[in-house]
Amino acid sequence: MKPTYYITTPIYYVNDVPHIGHAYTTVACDVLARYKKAKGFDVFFLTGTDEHGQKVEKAAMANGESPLELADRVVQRFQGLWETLNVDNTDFIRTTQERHKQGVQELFRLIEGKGDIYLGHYEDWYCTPCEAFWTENQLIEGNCPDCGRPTEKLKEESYFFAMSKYQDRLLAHIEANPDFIQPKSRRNEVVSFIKEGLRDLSISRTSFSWGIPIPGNEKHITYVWFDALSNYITALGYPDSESHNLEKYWPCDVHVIGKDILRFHTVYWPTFLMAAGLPLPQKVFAHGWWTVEGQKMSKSLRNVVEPNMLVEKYGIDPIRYFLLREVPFGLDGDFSHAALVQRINSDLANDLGNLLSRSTAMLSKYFDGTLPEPTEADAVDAAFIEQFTSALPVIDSHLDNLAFNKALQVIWTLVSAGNKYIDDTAPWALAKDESQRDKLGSVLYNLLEGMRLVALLTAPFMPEAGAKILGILGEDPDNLSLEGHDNWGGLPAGRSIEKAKPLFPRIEE
RNA sequence: CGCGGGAUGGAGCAGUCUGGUAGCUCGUCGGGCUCAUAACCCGAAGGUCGGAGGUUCAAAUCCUCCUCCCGCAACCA
Repeated sequence: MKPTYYITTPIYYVNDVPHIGHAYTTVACDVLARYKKAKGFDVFFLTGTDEHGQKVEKAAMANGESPLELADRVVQRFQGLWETLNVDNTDFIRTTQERHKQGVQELFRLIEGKGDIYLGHYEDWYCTPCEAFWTENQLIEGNCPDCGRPTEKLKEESYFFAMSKYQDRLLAHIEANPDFIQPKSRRNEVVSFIKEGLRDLSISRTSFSWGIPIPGNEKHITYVWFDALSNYITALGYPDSESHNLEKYWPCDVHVIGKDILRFHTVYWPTFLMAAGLPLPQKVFAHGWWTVEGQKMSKSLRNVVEPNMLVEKYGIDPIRYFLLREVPFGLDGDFSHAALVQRINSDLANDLGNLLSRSTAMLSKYFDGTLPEPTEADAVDAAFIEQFTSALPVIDSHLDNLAFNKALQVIWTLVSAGNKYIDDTAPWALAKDESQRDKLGSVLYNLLEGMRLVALLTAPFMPEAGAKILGILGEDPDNLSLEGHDNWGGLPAGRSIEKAKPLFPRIEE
């Protein structure tokens, strides 16, 4: 049986339209999902939308529509964007779906049954826009420490989750599993937060109605984070499923999140799971945020980057490539037009695209496009080939660590190696000497074989380009599997390969 | 004592945890090549690693103090 790999994005709040940040998270997950598929894993890649809560209720009311109508409308924008960006998710969960509601209610009942949920009275300061509660000493001059807006003291009946009880177990878990929270700086943040002391968590609201009712006491609505976080298991059919997806895929291999929702994923969610007697996720990885042309992305500055426009202007693959190449995953980065054009021209057009052009052009010119049989490798050939074989495990380990930019850097050392190999072997000189015919053939074979591997390795990042290169090389563009295909020498000699047209045109301005 | 991030050749960054020739991309300059999307390859110039002190045979890296910059409205990955 294939090993499984379960990866998730957060579910996106429908009280917002998709922007570059959503695209970033989702594309990153897609790359990893595609890579793991290529490596032979049975991958479950989940994304979806968070559709409940007071903010959605209010926004819908303001628009004169029902909350569900609003959600139905916005969810299409997310799904449409994922399709545009070639995101190949396994499932798409909406928290308004029946499967989710039932799962959430069951999770509630289970934890309640174990005695870790109790009915009490809530008395604290609440920030409505943030949907967050704060203690007296957390407030800054009476305002929300997160957003600075006024808070109101709420006294209401509420269900509580006995989170405090799990404080030590959670710390012990984090201690025992150094990779649980990534990157390390985030892990430190969480540890110090937990050490300040965990309080029991209010997990129901009576102040609005757009949400999942608490079983047996329907005037209470499930707290949005209890609702939302559960998606990671309800999508697998929790509490039970005919597909047995839960036992098959849970615990998930990685929750990929933005740094803003770190606490929910590394404190709330794990303690919910502990209470429910379910295993914790293997890893939670919080990536950084994008600024735009050096400035924080904001609606008021009107600099929110709209992914659809980018795709229209630059193409899908260049955008996917840029997002993951430009900045180390986990750190903040800047999205600028100049940097994007630079990446496209330098990495994609000059290095990769041009390498394909010159390689295939020489094959046409010197061998009428028929791939020759390689002869015995000399030192230069062997060194060239060796770079590929030694790069594969390095790339694999970088991707396991979600170090997308490092993986791409290593792949690009192979592209550079190709360009240098041409220079070192000077095929145009070999072509003038009939006695070097075999040697010339080997060089071209090695180049194109190298291109095949580069295509397979870049395919998770740039599915269209990967498939296109494979097609040019006469391979099956739909078979992007690395399993059994990542050994040197996969291209059969004698095959006819045409001169390639420019893969990534340079952007001239 | 609010919290966090940062200060490394012209620009953007890595290296700092696990002290020991300061590295990458871009840019600049020079050279090579002509297969290629004026792309590719090689070389060079350019940094006393924010400042001061300390530990050490040795510090960008560890310790102390200081200076400066950025974020900590909202939307939100």
